Amino acid sequence: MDQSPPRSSSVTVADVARKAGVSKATAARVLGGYGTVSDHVRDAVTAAARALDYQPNELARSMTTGRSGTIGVVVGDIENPFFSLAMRGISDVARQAGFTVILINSGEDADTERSAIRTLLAKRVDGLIVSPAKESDADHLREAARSGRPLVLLDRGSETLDIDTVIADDRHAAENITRRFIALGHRRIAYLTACDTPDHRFRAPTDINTGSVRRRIEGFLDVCQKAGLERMEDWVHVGAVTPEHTRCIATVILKSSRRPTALIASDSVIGLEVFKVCRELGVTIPTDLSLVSFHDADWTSVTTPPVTVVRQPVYGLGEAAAKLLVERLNGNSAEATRVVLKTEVVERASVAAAPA
Amino acid sequence: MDQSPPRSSSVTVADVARKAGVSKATAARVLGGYGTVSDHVRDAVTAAARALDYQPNELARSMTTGRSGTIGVVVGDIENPFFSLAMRGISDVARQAGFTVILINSGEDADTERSAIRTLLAKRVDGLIVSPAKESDADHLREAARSGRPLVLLDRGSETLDIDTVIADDRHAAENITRRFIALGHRRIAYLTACDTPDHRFRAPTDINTGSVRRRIEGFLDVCQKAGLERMEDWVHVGAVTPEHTRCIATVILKSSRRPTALIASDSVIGLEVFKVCRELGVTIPTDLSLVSFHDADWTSVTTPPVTVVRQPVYGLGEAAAKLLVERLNGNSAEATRVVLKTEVVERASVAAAPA
DNA sequence: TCTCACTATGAGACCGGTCTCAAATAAAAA
DNA sequence: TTTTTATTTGAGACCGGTCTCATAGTGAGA
Repeated sequence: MDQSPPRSSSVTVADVARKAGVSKATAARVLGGYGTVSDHVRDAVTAAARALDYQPNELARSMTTGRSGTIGVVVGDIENPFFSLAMRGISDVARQAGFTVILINSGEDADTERSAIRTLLAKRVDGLIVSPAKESDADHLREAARSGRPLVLLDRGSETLDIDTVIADDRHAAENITRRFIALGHRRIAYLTACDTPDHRFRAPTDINTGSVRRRIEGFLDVCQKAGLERMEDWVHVGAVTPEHTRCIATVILKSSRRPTALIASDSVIGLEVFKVCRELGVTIPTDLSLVSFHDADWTSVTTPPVTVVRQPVYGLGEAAAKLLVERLNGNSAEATRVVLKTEVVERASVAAAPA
Repeated sequence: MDQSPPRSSSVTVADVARKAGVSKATAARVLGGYGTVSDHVRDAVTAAARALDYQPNELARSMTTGRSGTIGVVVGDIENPFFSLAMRGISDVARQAGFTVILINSGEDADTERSAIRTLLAKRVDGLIVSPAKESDADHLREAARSGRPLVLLDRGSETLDIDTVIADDRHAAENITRRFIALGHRRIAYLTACDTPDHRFRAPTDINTGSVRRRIEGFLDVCQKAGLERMEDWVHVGAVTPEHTRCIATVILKSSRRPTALIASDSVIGLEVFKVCRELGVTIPTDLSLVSFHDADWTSVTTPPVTVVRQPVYGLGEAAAKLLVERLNGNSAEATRVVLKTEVVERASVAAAPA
């Protein structure tokens, strides 16, 4: 069967049809797996296709069917373990359902995100999963939703948007932690997040454009207020956008005369940096500072002491978002859904009673 | 300018042309940014496009131009920090060069990888970056290379394949570590990797299908032999494919009567698990066991003691692969290149002299 | 004033599939 | 045997762009 080496590329249905001695339409029916064909013809076409090493052109196929078999995903930063794990969830479900994934990193920048969505729409993705950098300007999200292609928001989403959303119950988790801190006698509790404000200062939750973080801070402030703690807004620090920034901010906080006795890190990248700074500054955990970090990252369980964390179902978040999207793609057109997954506080040894 | 709400989708060049009162060809010239058009007509078309909210169909464009503006990436597991960081490098370069990235997870499975490549080829990606799970059957890689679309191998690559490859100098790093261990008096040195063999036992480097790991083991064995250590093959352990497997294997190794005094973990996921097992078993690092891990992961710097690691330029690996690919895409058709990036041993506190 | 080179536009083929519709053939019913 | 119905097949339009080629228009040079 030593065929002539099949030429590099572009064997088309027409070529196969010619070789098999049938019409283009018939060959297409066999190759595309639709319509009815006699067994006899099917075999002939299949054989011809194999002989010519026919490779279907998915692009042309999408062109006519209108479905590309792709879903677009826009995340803040794939390097962040949070997103890479969520991505794993998305990609597993997508593959299962026969979709491939186009990934774009927004770098948490709204403009990049906007153009990313435009690009994906132009490439005619069947649906989108986006983890919006800022919720304040959500026009491009509305536009995407209006384009008719399903959109699911991941981890972040605004209540005002009528779009499918998958989030964790961040507010509840933050309340939970704050309550524990207060019960342990802490009064000076800091919250440190990457989200930034124009003047790098925090005044009210509405300053925060990232839903998940806003909800956490709301929960934090809420519990504080109910416990009679005043002006806790001053203990919320924003702008820990890079490890260097975090290091800088953490150093200032921990060197200050009114040093916090407890600190909540809004993600594991921040938590890690805070942990390092504590070590450098000789701040002992948990004696001098009680530390809790969001996201159950690798490192949190092997430090001395191991760090108490809020375990978010990150893989599940991605999984749920992708499942929701696939459902929509299969024609489910019910009202916009809001999936909220449970978080869990993993108690380790970085939390103790406030120093006297 | 309260336009009638632009209909959901599919405004085509023809529609714009009609509205602007020009031919389809002319409208296409303006919209596609090619050919020559008078300023007057350009304005008219642009205005019409805006009014109708024209969105180009990248699919149709790719159809005729033959370029899709996409590159396909196949990695073992995006959840692994190694790959997510490399992915960041790839995706940054790709975006810069105007390409989008389709990501597929192979789960380190050769069959999945094969079908992933087929899918990507069918979707007419312009080029491919693959981190092959197994090098033994590389037919699909050859096929991909033959398809005419450029292919770059990432982190792993076989010497026998005439394909662009970007790797780190793993062999050198392994030699380096091994030499240090031996100089410190270690004789029982274990090597633990995720790569597996059919019977889960290691005999010779040729058993190992993953180039990067094979090169490391070769370096390890080579230095051992030169130092007069015999039968060090027995100290190479394979099959640490999941954290659970790793845990299990590490426990057996560390509980054995001839316990190693030094251990090299082939990646950070394995290193982390070994670290945990040591803690559980009361094996003190570095007194009882000297530990070195490949990949400078987050956690390695915050443990007690911090772990000595081989820092690979992971981001750079992805970056270099993408750059190489983009060059090919721009027509550079020189011989297959082999880029080797330097590694660096980051000395921390998990290595000490062998116990007496 | 007439030719020449050059620019701007239009008509229509083309990419590689899918899909509609009608014709041809085969099988079943009258 | 004739009519009816079901099953295969082929011809060709279509998706939404790009691109070739021919035609019309325009200013420069002779």
